[in-house]
Amino acid sequence: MNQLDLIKNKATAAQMNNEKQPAHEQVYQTLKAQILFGDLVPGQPVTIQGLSDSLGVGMTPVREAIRRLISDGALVFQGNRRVSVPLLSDVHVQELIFARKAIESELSKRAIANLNEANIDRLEQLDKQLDRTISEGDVGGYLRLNHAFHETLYSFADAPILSDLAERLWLRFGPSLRVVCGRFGTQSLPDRHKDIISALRNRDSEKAALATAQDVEQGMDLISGALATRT
Amino acid sequence: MNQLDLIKNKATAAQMNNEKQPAHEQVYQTLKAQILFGDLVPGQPVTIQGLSDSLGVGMTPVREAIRRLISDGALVFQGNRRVSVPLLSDVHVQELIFARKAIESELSKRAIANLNEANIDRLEQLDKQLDRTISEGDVGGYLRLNHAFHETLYSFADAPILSDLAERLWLRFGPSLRVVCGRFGTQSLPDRHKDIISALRNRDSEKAALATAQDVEQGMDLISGALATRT
DNA sequence: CAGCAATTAATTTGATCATATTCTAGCCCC
DNA sequence: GGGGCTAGAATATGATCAAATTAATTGCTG
Repeated sequence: MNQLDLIKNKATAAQMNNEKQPAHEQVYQTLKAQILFGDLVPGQPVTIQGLSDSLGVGMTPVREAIRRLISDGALVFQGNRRVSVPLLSDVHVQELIFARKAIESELSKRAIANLNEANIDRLEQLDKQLDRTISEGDVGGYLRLNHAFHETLYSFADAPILSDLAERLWLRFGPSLRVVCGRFGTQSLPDRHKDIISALRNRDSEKAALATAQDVEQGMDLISGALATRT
Repeated sequence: MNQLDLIKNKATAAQMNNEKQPAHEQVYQTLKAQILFGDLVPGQPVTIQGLSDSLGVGMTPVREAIRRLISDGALVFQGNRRVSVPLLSDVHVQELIFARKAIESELSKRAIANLNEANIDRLEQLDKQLDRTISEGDVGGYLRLNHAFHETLYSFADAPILSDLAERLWLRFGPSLRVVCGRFGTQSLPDRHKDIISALRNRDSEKAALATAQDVEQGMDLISGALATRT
């Protein structure tokens, strides 16, 4: 199990549930985290042998994980058998904005029915930690905690299909968001987490949905703006 | 290429673009069609060797296609390494209703900008063929043409991410829809295609979105109702 | 220098085998 | 009849190799 120990060491925010997970699952989780949090860069080619070397596992589990991530939209097939991390165009960002607002607002709404005060405290705690990463200029920490905030919130929605769709969308913009954060710094990262939390405490699902939509829009506008200044 | 000839013969509505597609891609397309149009049954276990035998290809491309379809939500991992065709619960159907209405309405709206009269004629033609399958009691034909109608419409939206999400959702309910159609017959299959077409001809995007949402709701309510009577 | 062809290198794909894991059937006991 | 155990069958997983495909490099010619 030397190779799996290597995976564990390289995992960033990957959930290593236990040692019994097959290698392909562990590779998938590792790669997913790398994409979500921008360790893989937009446009970067991804090869089976390259990942096999860097992750210290064989080619078979890497192949299988890559297949899954292509279906997730997290990696794109180039048409010449090559695979890379997706670039985002502004058209794609507009699509992401629409889809995220529709889906994530609904998830916030649905989560309210299942949230108790301790759960909301947990979200508030995550947001405090997030604020710390912002003041410390910790981009990687910001990305992980921002994702954790949303993922935790939506996990209470009891809506696996919608959560699955949301995760797919996050995988599409993760690498680009990392680039944007690195370029503009953590001070430029607005969010509406406190509004979301306040709406949750008040059991106001409409306000929660609205704050979520605004949170989505602010984050994606950052990427959209960065794309515009890049051309 | 004997094995690939076998795939071709077994393909139902699979798009066999050319002979140059790798086997894993062809298996994926074949399985996708089988799931969409209900040749695979809710709850049915799916094994690598079983598909390898029935499709006449080796295990490697089958494994890779299965991985992709699990990520698509079209097949589900049981947690004991086994894979099966998803069953739908009513909670899932409600999620699907929400997501499909949000996404597919938007796709219809966006399609209007790119549709000319010939395109709309084509949709109308598909709908006429669809009406024929209904009067002939041709369940398989109905499912394929219903999907083709929507897929064609949404392809004009120039919204690859939203279309991808929609396809994912269709893959989740395809097998259950087939069961419902078989149980209640084609006469019970309401749709709003004519309203959609009329709205398209009038360039009325709000009406197109509304008719799409109603179309979605009617179709999914059929599944929901069937689930209720099954328990 | 540019363009083309040939060669080499890099990468993907599929086969196939061994090993690990899960399921099933049969047996025994209470 | 129910529960537990074991052996064998079924299935998934990962390794590893050869063949196919694509990319990159090199050499030659005008």
